[in-house]
Amino acid sequence: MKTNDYRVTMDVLASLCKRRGFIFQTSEIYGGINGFWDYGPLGVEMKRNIKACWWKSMTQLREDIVGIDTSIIMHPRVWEASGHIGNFKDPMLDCRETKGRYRADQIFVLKHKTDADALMFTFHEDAPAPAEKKIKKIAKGKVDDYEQVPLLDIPLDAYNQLVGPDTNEPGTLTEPRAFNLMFKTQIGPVEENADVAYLRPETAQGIFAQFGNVCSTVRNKIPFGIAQIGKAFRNEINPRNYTFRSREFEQMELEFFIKPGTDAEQHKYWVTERLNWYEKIGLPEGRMHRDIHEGDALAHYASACTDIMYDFPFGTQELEGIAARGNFDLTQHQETSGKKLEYHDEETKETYLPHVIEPSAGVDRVALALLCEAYREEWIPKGGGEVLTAEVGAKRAPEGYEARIVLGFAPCIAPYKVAILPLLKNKEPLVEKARELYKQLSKRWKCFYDQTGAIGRRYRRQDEIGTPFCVTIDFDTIEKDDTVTIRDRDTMEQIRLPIAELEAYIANIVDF
RNA sequence: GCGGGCGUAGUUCAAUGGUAGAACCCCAGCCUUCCAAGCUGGUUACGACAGUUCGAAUCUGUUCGCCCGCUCCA
Repeated sequence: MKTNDYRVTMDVLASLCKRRGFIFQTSEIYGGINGFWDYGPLGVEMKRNIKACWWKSMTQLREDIVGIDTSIIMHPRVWEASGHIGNFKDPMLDCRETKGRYRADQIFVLKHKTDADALMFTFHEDAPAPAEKKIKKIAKGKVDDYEQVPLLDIPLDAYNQLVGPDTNEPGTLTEPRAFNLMFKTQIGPVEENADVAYLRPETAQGIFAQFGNVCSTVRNKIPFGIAQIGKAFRNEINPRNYTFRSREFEQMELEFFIKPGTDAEQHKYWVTERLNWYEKIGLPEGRMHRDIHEGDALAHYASACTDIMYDFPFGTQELEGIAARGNFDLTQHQETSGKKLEYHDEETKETYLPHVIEPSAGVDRVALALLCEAYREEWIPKGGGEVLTAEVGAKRAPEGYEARIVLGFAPCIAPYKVAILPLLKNKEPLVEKARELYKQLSKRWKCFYDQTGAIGRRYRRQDEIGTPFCVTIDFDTIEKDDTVTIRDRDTMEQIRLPIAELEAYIANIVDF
């Protein structure tokens, strides 16, 4: 597959997505909320197609993977075991002047022993020297008159006396705020007595927590995988780039359990496997990259992690992370829950905690990448000839050309597979035949019926929503031979085909 | 989260402290025998919430969102 030469800008793409019903801002009539998005009638079809292609490639086309669908709210101790609570509950504070951000529990304060109104000097953990210097320079005082206290012991109304670790002026520090990026809620209707619970920040833990049950019900032999698609929630500090970083998003995660020691080869296998999948749904090799994590970028328990990146118009960004996580997660859950999660290998008579390869993809990011890759504008010469790629940002086509917007989706991704068009709407037999064909094809695919306006306009409309085929019913269909024309979205060329052969022809191209 | 810029139909642009206009798009009708034709008619907007005012899209405040730069990114 070749790359699309046209590079869309995000505002143009967002505008098309709104105009045609792919993506809306959530609760737009109330002004929207940053980081939350709704999929419109076309967007939802497209997104379902992405998920269907993934699900089919994982659970249907191979016998070593099964699916699962776990709940969004899980036992709070799951997040203790996974490390999501421990690492991210610490309050942080910012310095308004230097823009620095500090963990509140790592900041200490030199406070005057007797004068409650005196300036107080903060410093970062084991480095009090700068603060001691400031006592001499700014407060003209003696270090011995000051005592060291944790920042968290300082009352909020005294914060205007605090001099930040990297400033010389008081009053620049914000109050500490919890930066737990998990959405918190409670179980049970009475808030005071409620148990705290969290919306899952990833779907993976549902798989690990049910590992034992899945093993004992489906008799899988290692290596085997468990796949899940579902919503996850992260209270991102700064959602940006349209839907790319959202607070509510959907993941497609596979945990592929393997024999310890086979990590490297399995990881390599899955990176290749996943890149092939992206190529198949319309993301060309030329725009895809691997970002191989090494050293500090690698989590301590991981032996390998490769991000699959796509060249978005706003930069090269991650679509999927493929991590070799060892047996970290199963170990954590086994220790935290006290329940054995070991696997018994009949062949070798060994019992062990399997290692895992985790390909974890963001559905919304894949959808956004597909939209970016699919969008193009063309200039079509009116008298025939070579179609040009339009100039980005050009308001109109040059003299003698007509502009066309196309979403060049892979057929398996396109929201509608076929548009059925009677050549004219005021000729009853044409309409009747078209309705009949629409009904027939709709049993198998999402189809579009349109009789409004000139035929050329209707073709362009379908181009703009990425429908791969337009089937037109004309007078030959009803008067001569029961054939129809099929117009190709990309080449705009037409062939004639008997209606009897239509379904097989389309199926061959649009089915994943 | 910080700093700067910006919010009028789907889009591109208007206008006045007192009835928000146009073009394209969209919808309907007529017409039309294959790539955005034509004619007629129509729907749709002042981001949200307050305040000032007889009256606010316009002035003020708050908030939400978008863009750019920083910051953050398990």
